[in-house]
Amino acid sequence: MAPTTIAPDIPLPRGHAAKRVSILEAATDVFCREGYAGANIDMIAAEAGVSRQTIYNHHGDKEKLFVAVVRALTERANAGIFATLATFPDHPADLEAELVDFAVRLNRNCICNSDGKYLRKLIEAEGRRYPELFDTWRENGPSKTWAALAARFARLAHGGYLDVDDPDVAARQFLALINADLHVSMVLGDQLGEERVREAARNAVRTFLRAYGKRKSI
Amino acid sequence: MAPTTIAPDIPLPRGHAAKRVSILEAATDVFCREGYAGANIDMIAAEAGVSRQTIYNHHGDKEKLFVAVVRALTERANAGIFATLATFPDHPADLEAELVDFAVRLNRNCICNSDGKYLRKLIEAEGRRYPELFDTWRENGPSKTWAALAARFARLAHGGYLDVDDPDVAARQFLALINADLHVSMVLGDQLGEERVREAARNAVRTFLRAYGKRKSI
DNA sequence: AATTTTTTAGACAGCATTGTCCAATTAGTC
DNA sequence: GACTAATTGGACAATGCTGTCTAAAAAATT
Repeated sequence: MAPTTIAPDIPLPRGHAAKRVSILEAATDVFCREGYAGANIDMIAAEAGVSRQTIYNHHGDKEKLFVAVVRALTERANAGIFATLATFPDHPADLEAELVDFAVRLNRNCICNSDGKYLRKLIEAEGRRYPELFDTWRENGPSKTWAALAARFARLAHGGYLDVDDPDVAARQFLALINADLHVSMVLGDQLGEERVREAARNAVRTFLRAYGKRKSI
Repeated sequence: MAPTTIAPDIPLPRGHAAKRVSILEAATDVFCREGYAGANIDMIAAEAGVSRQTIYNHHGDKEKLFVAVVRALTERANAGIFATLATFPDHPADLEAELVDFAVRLNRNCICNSDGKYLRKLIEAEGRRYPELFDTWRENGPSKTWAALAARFARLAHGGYLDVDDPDVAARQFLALINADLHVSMVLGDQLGEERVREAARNAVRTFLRAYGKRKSI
């Protein structure tokens, strides 16, 4: 539909574009707070500081607006994940410290940030009703993330840093441990401080390395 | 689902009670599928095989009905969790095998069953709008579960079966590992087979014991 | 069998929401 | 400054949902 894929600058009026992102932000907020059925256009218009008609001009439809919200969220979230994955410590000097740093980045930039939380909530709440929407996320969402992370762990193992039998399992368990302490806090919507995220990462990595670390003996 | 909890027979009119649970079941289903705002009474009435007025006779209000649904769900889920916690292997002959069995029970009876999935989804979707509802769950929900599980792990450590420094962390990580493989499948709503649950439990316990198991050397 | 309770179907008012239309106003462009 | 595109507020019909009311039917109780 709209060629918003890669184009850096579209010859659209500036105020127009500003309204567009303002609408999209407000819609994201309201859809996540109230759910698709619970959200109404007037709420979104008010929160965006925009007239209701403008929303219809831009997106035509409540459902189309929702799709646009999810698409923007998915793109940003995926970009964030792969950018963070690129910072994985392939040749660590201090494995534990660098894995902790990586885990903190993963949590703060992908899982605990607003994009991540919003996207997960929308997928969970409305995923069943919009399967095609969910497919898009599934395809370049968790499965690719896991595969990429598994490849990194496999490389670490190959380099003698880790003792990993099944990299896929190790990758999933790494992510699970990372979130062990934060999951409930996030469901409650608590804002978690930097120190709590670090502490969770430390706990996770310590356990992960006790399970998968190279034995220092001999 | 018959109320297989403890009560054998309650001296209420049979048809009346039957309608009541039928309504509650249908309401649970619809609320979880559509969300609170998206659910409507006619849907629930149709799915319960009951007239709309009957629902109002029984529960008076959409909101009251919702509260009743969440309350029933919470009670059943908590009962299931503590019943399962009671089967924790305190004096294991084969620690790994018994922990795997325990993990399978936990997943099948508490986390992956319909009560668990429904309750989590409702809490996530509507928890912010109904804080008091959420408080009830929080109080005898995860925090108590974690504490109880942590106590069991502490006892295992005290008995020389495990090498655990922080039982609370260990308990949370155990639960996280248990669900590492299943979490995404559950979000998608896939029905997971017995074998997949067992495999996930085996992976989790293996890693858990590599991290916290007593070293066999010397 | 008689009586009481419960259920049912339907109609109904009240309300909220979606999406459209339009005239007036504003902002951006030449 | 003139012109064009976008925005605004408001009115509007159409729709769907909640919750109430009714009289009739069904079910349970005695």
